[in-house]
Amino acid sequence: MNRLARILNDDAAPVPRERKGNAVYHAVKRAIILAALPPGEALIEQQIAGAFGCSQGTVREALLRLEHDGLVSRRGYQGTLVSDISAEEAAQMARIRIDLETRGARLAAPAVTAEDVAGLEAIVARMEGAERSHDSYERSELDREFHMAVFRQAGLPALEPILTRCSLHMHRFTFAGDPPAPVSAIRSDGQPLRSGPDQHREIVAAVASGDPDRAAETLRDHIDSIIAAWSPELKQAMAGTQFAPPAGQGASRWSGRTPAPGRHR
Amino acid sequence: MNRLARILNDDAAPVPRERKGNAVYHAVKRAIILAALPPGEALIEQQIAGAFGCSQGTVREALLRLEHDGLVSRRGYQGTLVSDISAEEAAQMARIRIDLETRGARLAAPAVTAEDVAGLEAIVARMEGAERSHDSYERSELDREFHMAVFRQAGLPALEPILTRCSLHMHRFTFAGDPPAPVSAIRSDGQPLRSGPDQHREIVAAVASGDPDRAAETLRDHIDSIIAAWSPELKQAMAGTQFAPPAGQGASRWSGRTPAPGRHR
DNA sequence: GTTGTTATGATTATCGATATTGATTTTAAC
DNA sequence: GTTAAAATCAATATCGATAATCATAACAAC
Repeated sequence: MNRLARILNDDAAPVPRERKGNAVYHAVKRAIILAALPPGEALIEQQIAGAFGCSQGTVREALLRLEHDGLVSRRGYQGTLVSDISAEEAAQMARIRIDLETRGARLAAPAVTAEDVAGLEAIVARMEGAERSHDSYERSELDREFHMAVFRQAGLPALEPILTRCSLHMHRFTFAGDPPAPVSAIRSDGQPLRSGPDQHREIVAAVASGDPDRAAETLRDHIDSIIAAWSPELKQAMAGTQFAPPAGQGASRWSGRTPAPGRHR
Repeated sequence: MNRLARILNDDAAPVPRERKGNAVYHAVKRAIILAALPPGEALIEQQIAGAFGCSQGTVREALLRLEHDGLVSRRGYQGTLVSDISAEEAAQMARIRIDLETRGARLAAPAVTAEDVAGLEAIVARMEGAERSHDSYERSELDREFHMAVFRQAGLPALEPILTRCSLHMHRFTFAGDPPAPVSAIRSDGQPLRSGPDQHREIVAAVASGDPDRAAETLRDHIDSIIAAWSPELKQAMAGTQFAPPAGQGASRWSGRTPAPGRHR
């Protein structure tokens, strides 16, 4: 059994995936997110096909999807490599993510239905399970699923792939390791870090309240706290990378609320 | 024999030997960008394969790349559809584009070499040709190639796919039609709209100057003016969508203008 | 008339084999 | 010994055929 087969045949993967291409996709994605496959590792279609008992074309489709996600880069006739990402790049992605999610939350809050809330709560319930089984990959998948479910209510489907991508790459920093040490698990406002499911319940409540400001603030706090607690490196890279001010066309083009200092009341 | 044969082969074939998947990809992409294939149009793998004389798998790869670009959406076993995008979504993408490009230009300006500048000028030269032949697709491809070449100098490769995607979707609004009416071809500062190649020469000069501020401003003006001149609809959608101010501690870094009162609450 | 079930037609998903490509190694000439 | 051509090798790209899947239509039962 070759090296790829060993890494990819991680039997911690619990869910039987319906299509074979899906199984390959998730196995490789898991290995990359959890850093079992380090950046620069070569992924050979035929080897993976052998490991999964499927054909090269099926592996190919999975690798194309991973390229789509930005997790691998393909170089014609020369192979596929696990891509790397710098803390600086991840910080820019986190920045775009925060902007899109807070913006999306403002649109979503007044629009969510009881049904949507139930859907979000169902995802949170599944998070509990992933938390108990210490499955970091499943946790990261559910985290993205949750945030995308919120953003979907904003009604901007064309932006969803961008948000997915930004979240995914941020997660390579925040979900690759073990939970943070308790000491660092403190929010910027001094409150203790809540568990993942608890934080997401807070978000559900904020969105369900219908208040755009509260929804946006809660999401921003959540993402900020995750970065602070899980990846000091990423937090460091984000210092001084907030959005640039708009061009000199007048303050009337601003849409956000007043950026009052001391937003944690 | 290798080298000589290769040169003779290239000379004999005016169109460089292209991979079939590439031909399919660009043909479909062109049709979508130029709105010859309207949103919602179904793309059937076998039909396309027949039209191009290639196999279904090859078409599949091209469609996967188009999905990657966000131009089509694939729904398992049910076909591939040309995707739609609203002006609101395009406005958000344009916003991200402006942010990334101005940020990239600041990083690129001090780093560009004479070689890089020559590369940019070569692209501008090709733009002249596309301009003369009124090939909107080629113009849009070269525009993206130019902007990506500038951004590449920023050294943030992981963000390039996001920028590509945002530019592409913005171009569905700005490059789908004919050139703007003269009356609307006025920049916000009152100067007349320069031709595409001329505007890009201005960008080359600004980047080559090494001044981050000048490079960023020139790029922002360029993108703003393109939107204003080519798509009033997109310009309209962008009103009130500038970046939200940073959270908490960031207020002091802003230009000092008082933000407008929040529209919420 | 409604409902649940079963054909069926269209389309993607997968396969195994072959062709093409680009890098590396070998070989031969000078 | 250096160099250019040729052979080799590892890997993707492409193909044609078959299997799996989904939506819809036809149909039967009540």
